[in-house]
Amino acid sequence: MPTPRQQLLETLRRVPLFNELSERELGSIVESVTTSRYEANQVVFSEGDQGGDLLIVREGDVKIVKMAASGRHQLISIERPGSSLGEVSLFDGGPYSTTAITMNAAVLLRVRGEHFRNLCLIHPHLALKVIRVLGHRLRHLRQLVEQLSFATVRERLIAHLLRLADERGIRGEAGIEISLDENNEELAARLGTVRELISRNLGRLHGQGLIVMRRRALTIPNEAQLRAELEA
Amino acid sequence: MPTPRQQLLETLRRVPLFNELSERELGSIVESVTTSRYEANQVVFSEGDQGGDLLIVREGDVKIVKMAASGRHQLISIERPGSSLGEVSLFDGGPYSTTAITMNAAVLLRVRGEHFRNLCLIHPHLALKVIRVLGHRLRHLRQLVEQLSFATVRERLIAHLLRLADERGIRGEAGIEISLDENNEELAARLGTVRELISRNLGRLHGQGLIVMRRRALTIPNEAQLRAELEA
DNA sequence: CCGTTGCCGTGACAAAAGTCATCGCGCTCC
DNA sequence: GGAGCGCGATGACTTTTGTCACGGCAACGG
Repeated sequence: MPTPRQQLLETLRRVPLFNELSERELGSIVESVTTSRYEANQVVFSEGDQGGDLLIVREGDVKIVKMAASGRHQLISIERPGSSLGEVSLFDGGPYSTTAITMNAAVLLRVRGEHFRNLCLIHPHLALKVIRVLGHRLRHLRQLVEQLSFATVRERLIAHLLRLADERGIRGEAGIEISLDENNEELAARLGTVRELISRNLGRLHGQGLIVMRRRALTIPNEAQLRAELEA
Repeated sequence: MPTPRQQLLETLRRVPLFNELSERELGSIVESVTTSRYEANQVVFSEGDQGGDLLIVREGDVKIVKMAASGRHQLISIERPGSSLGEVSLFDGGPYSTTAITMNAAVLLRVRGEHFRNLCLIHPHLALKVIRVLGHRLRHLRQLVEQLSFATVRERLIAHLLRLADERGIRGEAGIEISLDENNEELAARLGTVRELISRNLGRLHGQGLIVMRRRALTIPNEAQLRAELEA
């Protein structure tokens, strides 16, 4: 029967950011880490809050969003087990620029900011990993800006479906099948619009025969044809 | 009369990223650096190009943009002397996700990617600086996403004018004066829209008495009143 | 079995964004 | 001093986006 400390070590070993640290260093993190449990839909931190520590998702999923006064949400990213949040505030000391909300029951680890910064100094490879994480976020965000700036909701939706098809679509009889695990509201937050426009645009794509919809899934009969809609 | 090498050293000393490096290390950079001159409106690199080196602006200004097939531009940032470009590709080896264009005659330095990465390993403080630069970009970009997603062109324009007023407005007789150094086209690229909408919205703000326009400058008679437009 | 709740779809508008074409003004350059 | 150019303003639309208000349907829990 593993002790909690051993479980924690095991978790840390699985965090990509940490995979070049020695057992000794992982051990030192364990000493300073605190664990918090959250239910679904709890706010982990809000935009404007003071940050400073590194948070690591141990279990569950956490969405990072911008929220408008109107109540609309813009999804920035979803962090799954093994990934981290709060790196920016950690290094510049500024307030969080987004809000983090659990999507289901979740467990987060908190590493003291100073401890982690010191580790980066001792272990420059760790710093380079952080750089790559931030770089990845930048790429993603620039793509989001491009989409918001240049593409219509319809185009963003098509692009998203094509991406899903590519990432986890299953080639079946009638075309590429994708299971939809987000509802229209969540899709809207992802694509920067409102529920109704998702509904209408999916309906329109369906009407045009570009997609076939089922309850929680959908089929793309002709990927090339759907992709062609992006050029026009 | 300073030698070119001394001038180069002097330039590097002024680059914020480098300000904790020793003379010796700056010297090692000098050895591996190459200099390129550009005229105004030249493309430094294009989205999709393979990157890998660190570029440093020595003279002139470089704008980082996303370009749409339609010809529209979305400004991502403007890099001025002392700042760097290409950090993301430098560390993840991927292609550039944006296009860089000189805004005037410019001189850029190029530091071999491997050399810079090694420096980061030797000198973790340098890596932390890179982290802060990327963090700053992320904050900026998240704000841009927020604006594009939630705010109308009018609101984005007002917010921009208020920011300008805050940063470099001059409190005068008739209110806060700001000199406009961008034309409508550039303003449009910054705010994610087209020239015509900038023109119309400026006209409308003028018509409402919220701003007073002159050729290359404008006055905000009542800042509070203009700011109030953002709540409504 | 039936009320509640969560989602989805939709009609009817209203508002905002974007497109195209045209006009006018002030500059610069022979 | 005109021809040409770059820019800004604007009218006339077309599309797209967003809002509000319903209505329906399936799932869930008394």
